[in-house]
Amino acid sequence: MCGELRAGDAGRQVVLMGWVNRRRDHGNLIFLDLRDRSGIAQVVLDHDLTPEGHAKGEQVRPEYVVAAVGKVRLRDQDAINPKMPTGEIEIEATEIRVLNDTRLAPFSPAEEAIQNEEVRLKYRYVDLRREEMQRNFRLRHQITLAIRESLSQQGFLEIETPILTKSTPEGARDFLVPSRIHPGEFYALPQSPQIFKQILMISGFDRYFQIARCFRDEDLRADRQLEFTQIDLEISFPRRETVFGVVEQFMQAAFAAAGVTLSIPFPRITYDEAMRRYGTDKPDPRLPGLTGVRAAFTDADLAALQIDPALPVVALRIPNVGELSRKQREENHPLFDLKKGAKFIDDFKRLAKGFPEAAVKVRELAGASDADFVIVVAGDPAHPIKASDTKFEGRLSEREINVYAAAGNFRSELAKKYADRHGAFRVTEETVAAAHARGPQDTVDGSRAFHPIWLTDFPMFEYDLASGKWVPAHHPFTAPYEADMANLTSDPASVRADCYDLAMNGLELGSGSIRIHRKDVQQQIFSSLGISDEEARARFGFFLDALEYGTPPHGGIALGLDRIVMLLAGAANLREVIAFPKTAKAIDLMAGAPTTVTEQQLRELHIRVARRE
RNA sequence: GGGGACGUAGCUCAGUUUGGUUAGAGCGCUGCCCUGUCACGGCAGAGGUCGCGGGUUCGAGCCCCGUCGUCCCCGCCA
Repeated sequence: MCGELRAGDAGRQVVLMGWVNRRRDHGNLIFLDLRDRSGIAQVVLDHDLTPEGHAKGEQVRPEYVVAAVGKVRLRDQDAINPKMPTGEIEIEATEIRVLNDTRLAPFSPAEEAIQNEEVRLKYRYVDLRREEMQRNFRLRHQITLAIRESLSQQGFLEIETPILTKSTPEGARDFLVPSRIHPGEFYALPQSPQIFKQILMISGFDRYFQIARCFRDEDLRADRQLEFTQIDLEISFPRRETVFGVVEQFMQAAFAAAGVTLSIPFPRITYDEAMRRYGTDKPDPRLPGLTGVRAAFTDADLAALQIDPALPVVALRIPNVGELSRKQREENHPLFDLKKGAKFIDDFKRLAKGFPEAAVKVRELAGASDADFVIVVAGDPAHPIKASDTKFEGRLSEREINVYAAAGNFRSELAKKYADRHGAFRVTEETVAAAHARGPQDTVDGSRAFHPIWLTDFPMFEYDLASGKWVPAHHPFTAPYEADMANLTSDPASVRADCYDLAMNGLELGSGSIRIHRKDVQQQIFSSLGISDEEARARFGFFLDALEYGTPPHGGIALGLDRIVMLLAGAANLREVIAFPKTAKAIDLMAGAPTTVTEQQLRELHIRVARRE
């Protein structure tokens, strides 16, 4: 292979096959950089040594596929290229064969990624030739392999579940597949293997896992694709600790495969605490959290500032942003989500004029230096949100959560925008770069760059104002805390779920729970959700049946493989670690999917399209 | 469904503020020259539906309306 040749190979007769990365024509001497999966080697075509080879070399263009026959030789001392792994040698070619020519590609894979992602995706096969993409997929392979091996060693069995199946109880829209054999009936693509893995527990496979493709027909985001891959697992007779331990093990192995040392166990935080400190259930501790600054203001201050005194008053701080002009601050305003019933104060000069003591105290409480940018976020009495005011001992109310969420959102948007100034994300970038440079044999410490956090104690229900009902915050097989069971009907908001999320650097990596394994409990949950027996039977009938046949206590989790790879690749979106991804509008620009189909196909499927532009 | 950014040569971008002759640059591409380059170098050249449609105007890359595409976010989604 091109990239593997070293000084020790000098004298070897070789045949190299690959793509022409670059060509440097010096007249009677031509250099071809030949590229394959392993890297790049320099091939020399000397007119004196091989006139025919040289003549062919003149015809060759970048991205031609060629075979070079020749001898590996050491370069002269002054011709050594220290920037290339193969820089000490070159191939003295005696023969060259053009295996294939090429149309001129719209961009060169020898260079950095072009800005135009539309073109990259359309010519994905060219884009994937780039070194960065080759590295991302090698990394993905290594991570997947490490996870499989870790789980296998921990006693898990990989079992496949159906792709053509019945709608599963996750909240997302299903992809439907019409049945030819059964007119008017449809399969659904799995949103996750949730029900099947629980049935596998009932079936006695006490430790199951699957690197499973999942499908959800929802709008896409930088970290969301229509189809994505989960590391899905389930355990019989578990405690929550069992699940945490298993995940920590394979996460450590996965990161090690990427050359990063991850220390375990991972820290934990409750949902309420995460909202208080970060304003989100996917905390990013690389930057300072939120600080409660209610104490900095007198009641009169709050009244004058038109701030709701009953709601949290918090400061968010982005280090080292420096002073922002009024125009710069105004450009940030659209980043603030006004729909959360909160407002913000980002003009500290003005605040200091009207409320000098408060301004000083806020910065002091937030631990801000002069260069740090501080914003106060608080409840806006002029624009209260519609929310349930139900509040339970020690728990956050919905209005409170919304103020924290507004602050947390603003914090993460500003953190993204001013990444160059605060430098907190650079730690991760540098760690990723170092890991890639050193390879998995020699790992780098990821403790400052990667921050895994377990989140626990989520509320079991959310109040849905539209329907006036309590709806499950998770899928309806999530077990409530036993201690909270008594409140199930009287105080649904106070019930906590025995479920957990794993977050890292502001991304949700996965979530899981201990499941309900008893039919009576399941029925209670359904009834508290206002799901009738009939409805439950229609939606999950076969599963409820299965529950009656000796279901062991069980629980598990599913983690997003794509997101893990994305973090370890240092990529900004999932498309960088998925070979053939879809655009934000759910289109495959290379394949051209989706498309219309022939009338014949529709007829066979008993489908008539109602309207088509 | 909503908000925002972007759309000019194959690619990266300037030109849009203040409408005015033939729309520019770098890279890439084509041809010629070059024996130690490695982002090779030199000379010459080709390459444009200014995303698309409509409007205003004597005149539109530039102003207005609509529309399409890509990206980010909200809604939606574990």
